[in-house]
Amino acid sequence: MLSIGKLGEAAGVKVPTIRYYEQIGLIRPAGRSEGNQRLYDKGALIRLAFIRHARDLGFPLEAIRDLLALQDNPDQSCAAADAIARAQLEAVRRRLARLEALRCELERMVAHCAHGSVAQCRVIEVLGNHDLCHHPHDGENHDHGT
Amino acid sequence: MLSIGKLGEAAGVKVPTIRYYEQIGLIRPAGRSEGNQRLYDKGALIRLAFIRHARDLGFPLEAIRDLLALQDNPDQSCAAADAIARAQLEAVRRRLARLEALRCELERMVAHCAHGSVAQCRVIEVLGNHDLCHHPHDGENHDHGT
DNA sequence: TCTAATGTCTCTAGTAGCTATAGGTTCAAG
DNA sequence: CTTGAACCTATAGCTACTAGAGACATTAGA
Repeated sequence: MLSIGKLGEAAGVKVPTIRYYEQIGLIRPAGRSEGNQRLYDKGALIRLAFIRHARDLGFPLEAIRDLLALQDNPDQSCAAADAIARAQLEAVRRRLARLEALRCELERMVAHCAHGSVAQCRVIEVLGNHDLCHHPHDGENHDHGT
Repeated sequence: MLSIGKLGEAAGVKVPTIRYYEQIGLIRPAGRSEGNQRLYDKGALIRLAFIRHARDLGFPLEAIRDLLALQDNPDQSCAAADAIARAQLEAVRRRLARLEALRCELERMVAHCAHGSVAQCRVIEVLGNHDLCHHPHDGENHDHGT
């Protein structure tokens, strides 16, 4: 049995984060000590490592919740898990495309800076005048999250 | 003079967002109507478009606040604006590198899915066992924001 | 001119995914 | 037995908005 601190260390997750995951129903301790402290078993460690890895890959917690539910009854088809992973892949691809455009725009902006006064600053100028952009970086499709 | 709705339409920013920007001190209406409704002038439109464009490029609001302050007194050197843009470019590059790694990993994961039962699911398996990853996708350096 | 629809006002609370703080309790080492 | 670290609960904060309630203002049409 592991204390929450040991569990966190083993899985690479901070203690308050584990308590947060418990609050939103992703993990539960196997039990409590006499003094009311959480105790975890090996299963909890595996589960937490799973969550951690999925988070590292950018899956939102809601998707992870679904993946954990799938993992809990392994006889189903894995089509659902596949769909979740594909959706995540698509989200990552969209974000990549967008960031790529941003990188180009920022590079142009920085490259053209003549290091004079703000009045002639290319950075300020480009920000103030969208027409100076080569790439569209639409403005819709704001992406959030990892 | 523009109402908040017209301003938002012109700049491509939603009305509650404009009020939010006012709340955090990024823009102020030129005045109010008799009935206490916000009225904006052309300067506000330019300023809001500037904010909008910078947001599209992923600048955090704090950075935008600094850029606006620079814009407000144009005789200074533009070194500060340059530094802000460079920092943003660096942040974008870091996020790109990370997302690139995630994309690889997700693609491998999805490609190897044999569409059987959850018990044999590659997606679930990889998520549960970090050692199956080729790329490190470290786990530190979580990126947030656009 | 009246009315109905739309726009705007303020205020509060909610979103994701944690992180931080306060004030108290329990555990493990020496 | 004492000290210090780890733990407990509960609450508030972070970014950048978004959504809702309930009331007031404005505007277009009849």
